[in-house]
Amino acid sequence: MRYSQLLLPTLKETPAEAEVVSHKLLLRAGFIRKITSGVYSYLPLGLATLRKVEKIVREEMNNGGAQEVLLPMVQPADLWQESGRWDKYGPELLRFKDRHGRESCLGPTHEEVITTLVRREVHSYRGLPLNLYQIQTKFRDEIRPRFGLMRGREFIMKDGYSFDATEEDAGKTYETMHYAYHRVFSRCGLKFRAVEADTGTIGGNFSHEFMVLADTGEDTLVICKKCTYAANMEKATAMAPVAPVEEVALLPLAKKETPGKRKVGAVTEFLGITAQELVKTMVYLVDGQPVAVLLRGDHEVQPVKLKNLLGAVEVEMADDKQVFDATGVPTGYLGPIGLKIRVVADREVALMKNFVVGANEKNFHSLNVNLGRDFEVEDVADLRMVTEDDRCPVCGAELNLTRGIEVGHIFKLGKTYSQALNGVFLDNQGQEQHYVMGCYGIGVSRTVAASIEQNHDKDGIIFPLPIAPFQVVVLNLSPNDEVITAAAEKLYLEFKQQGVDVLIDDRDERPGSKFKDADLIGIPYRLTVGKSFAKEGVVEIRKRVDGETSSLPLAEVVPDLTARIRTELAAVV
RNA sequence: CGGGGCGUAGCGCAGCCUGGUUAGCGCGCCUGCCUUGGGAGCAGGAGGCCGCAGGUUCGAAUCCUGCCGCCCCGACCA
Repeated sequence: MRYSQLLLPTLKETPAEAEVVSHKLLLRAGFIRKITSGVYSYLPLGLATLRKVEKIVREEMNNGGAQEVLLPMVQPADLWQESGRWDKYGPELLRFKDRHGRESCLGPTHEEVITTLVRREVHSYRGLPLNLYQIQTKFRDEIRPRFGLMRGREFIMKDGYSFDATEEDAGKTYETMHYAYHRVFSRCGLKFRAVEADTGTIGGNFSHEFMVLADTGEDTLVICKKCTYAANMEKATAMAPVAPVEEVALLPLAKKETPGKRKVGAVTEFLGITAQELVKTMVYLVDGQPVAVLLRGDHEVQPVKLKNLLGAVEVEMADDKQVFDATGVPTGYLGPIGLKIRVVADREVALMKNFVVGANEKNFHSLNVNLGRDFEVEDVADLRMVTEDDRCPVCGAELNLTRGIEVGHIFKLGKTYSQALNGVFLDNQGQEQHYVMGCYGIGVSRTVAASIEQNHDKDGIIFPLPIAPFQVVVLNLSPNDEVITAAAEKLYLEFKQQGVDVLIDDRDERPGSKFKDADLIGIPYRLTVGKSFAKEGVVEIRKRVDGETSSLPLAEVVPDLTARIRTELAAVV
């Protein structure tokens, strides 16, 4: 491609709307432009990069035995009503009526459509296993789109769905996809980690997320320093607490005035105790109903765990007014004794003795409180966030908390959808069975953004070779000089003949602009044809990633660099 | 939706508090000259519904009200 003919509007200054580095650089480098909140146009370089990622995804999915299809984006409501998700999915599902008044939605995911397709076409175990995928624009009406391509409302996703006859086969498919995902993200040049994850609205019972490690990530990961345990904070558990060996005598319940002491820190300081000796009572609205969660003073609620425990659709923290309306107690003095709403406790609380809680009366706390003697709870479960002080639930070693960007998520769905949508086949005994399903997503456009989050410097993007929009950029520093131009054009044509993705900067610009733009758009190899060619007949080769620079005579450049590129691409994984 | 912030030329911003000629600056864009290894220089030029609507006023980018859009923090998630 010729730069002079390319729509590549680079910017010197960062548009004010961009906050994170990938968004800033995607805008500055002329890859994307926003059309409205969370919806972007891809310019030629943005699309080229997207296509590179897609190609890798296709190759690895196909290698893993999956077949590509393309499913409709507009989906009828009745399919979603049949699966039960029309009501469950919430406002993220963009719904509308067509001219006949039929309710429809834009597909945020495709379990309903794919299951309907397969149940109509596959009626025998002989047709299984079946693994289908597509790469397509998804629409999710996100509450708050942000960070450019990182969380758009419209985005490019690879979604795949597998159908197996047995749990065992489904497990094998899951492992195959797990491996394929490893290959995809490795080939994309990303530093990533697969972690155990919550299954969210997709449902199912087992899943892994593929997380690109980056400080700007929206997720917190809990990773064992020693063993292979790694989980999303939403799912992560700490080593289970153990009851102390020696019996602790239960002290008599007491009430103490704690004027104005509402926060954990204030109460513990006032009473001269530690946060580990206090139990705080947090009120959440669980599908609109208030539920009190008991938690050790130094711990935090993990809302996803609460949601899963109670089988809820929506969980949010109650504000002061909602707390008062539900309990008649101002926040800060809430406790479980005599509380009229549902009460659940974190498992750590169940082992505590003689602790402090709010007395359900302004300016008073209860001392020497004990579960079982002074109050009961409806449920005891792991409901809290893991902290850096916790230990690995598998091996007991220390844990690391780090940030990650979710670029892939694979689920064992089991029979959830095949039962809901009556997806059945006859096994080799002639018995009717439901398919055992799995589903597998990759955020293709997000992967591009994640790669930039991980690979950039002050000058711009540093694309890994496999996903760079161009592999080589040839800078013609003197378009008005016939000798230099002839040499640059020769390189350009020869690279094209070799199948190398090459961009030639043939603009009538000063050298400085060309260097800056080449750095900004992140092309892995930069060739400069200029003064040193006129003088010594050599072309400068510079690697974007480390600035390593060498010079070669014109005739050697294409064979040498083509070989290097091929070796590098083959070396991945 | 709750909390915070912002809307002035393609991009980055000033002007607004304290209303008053023709709304300004840098970059970018166009023309010419000059320059050609890290976003040069000189000269000339084009480009604005000051987010939209209403109000106050002799007069509104500026004050008031409503609306719209965008960004950030939270719930959601590839």
